[in-house]
Amino acid sequence: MYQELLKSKGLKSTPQRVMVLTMVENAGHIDIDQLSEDFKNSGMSVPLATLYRILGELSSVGVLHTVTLSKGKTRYEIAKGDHPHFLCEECGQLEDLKVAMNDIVAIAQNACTHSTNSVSVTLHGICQNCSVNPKKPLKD
Amino acid sequence: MYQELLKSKGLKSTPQRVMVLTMVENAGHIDIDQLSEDFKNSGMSVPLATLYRILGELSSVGVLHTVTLSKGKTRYEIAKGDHPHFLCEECGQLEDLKVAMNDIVAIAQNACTHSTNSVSVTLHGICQNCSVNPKKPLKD
DNA sequence: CTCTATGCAAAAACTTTGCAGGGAT
DNA sequence: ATCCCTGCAAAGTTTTTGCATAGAG
Repeated sequence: MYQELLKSKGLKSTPQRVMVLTMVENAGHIDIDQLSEDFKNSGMSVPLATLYRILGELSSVGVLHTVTLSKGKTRYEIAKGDHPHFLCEECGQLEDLKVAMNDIVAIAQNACTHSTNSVSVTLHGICQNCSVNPKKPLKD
Repeated sequence: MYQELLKSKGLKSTPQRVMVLTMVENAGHIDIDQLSEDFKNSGMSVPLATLYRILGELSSVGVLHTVTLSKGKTRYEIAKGDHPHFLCEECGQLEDLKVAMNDIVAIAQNACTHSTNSVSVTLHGICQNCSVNPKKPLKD
């Protein structure tokens, strides 16, 4: 229940926040424009400023995780521990890779003298769909 | 020699481009504001629009590599093949980790059904300096 | 009832684009 | 002389902030 989750993080439960969490959960990965559009489609129009604030808060308490793509595009996902992503450079699709990060982290941390608390790994390439029917826009 | 490099990529050698390459090389990692400031300090003022264009060109021909941090901050480095980075969440320092990516790539690609052409790995944490004397701004 | 979150509007930060003049080959 | 590059200005994106009101506990 998102209501509990929010409370446990010291945040009040509001319709907007619950909706954001629901939408991010359903989408897997989503950016703010898509969120805004989803809100419109559900009849509930929420200004971008509010979405930015909600996403910022949820990220800072660790409920959401941000994936920053090139050109400052940010996508959000429910934080579920580190995992690698695949990013299609053609269509912008972002896909979770089902791999434990342990080995990756071990290798990388072995070379790192600082204390780390998270690791991001992204593979960049062309997804199968785009290699079959090439599109135009790199929404990345 | 940067002049040769630029020519080999089909780009003309200009003072601005050579300067950008020199500065990126010297800095290791640098963002556009720092570049702009470096230009000012060297007496040669180059508008941001031009820097954006130069950085975009050099990136698209593969001479530079971009590291995109959260909040749309982008840093540039001389492209030298993939390698992991450490990012200090407190001071924003970005550090190259001296590790072959082979093993990391192998593990991640093993779980990826798409064709990939690059991999980015970033460890996030607090650098030694910041854990000793904590600062205020997370410039990330 | 108190205090936080939302909505609105404005601004700040970041990046791109068009066009005219200048420089490299 | 030709064509690419730069500089300038303007516009486009993305994100943040201040303040008054509405809503949650």
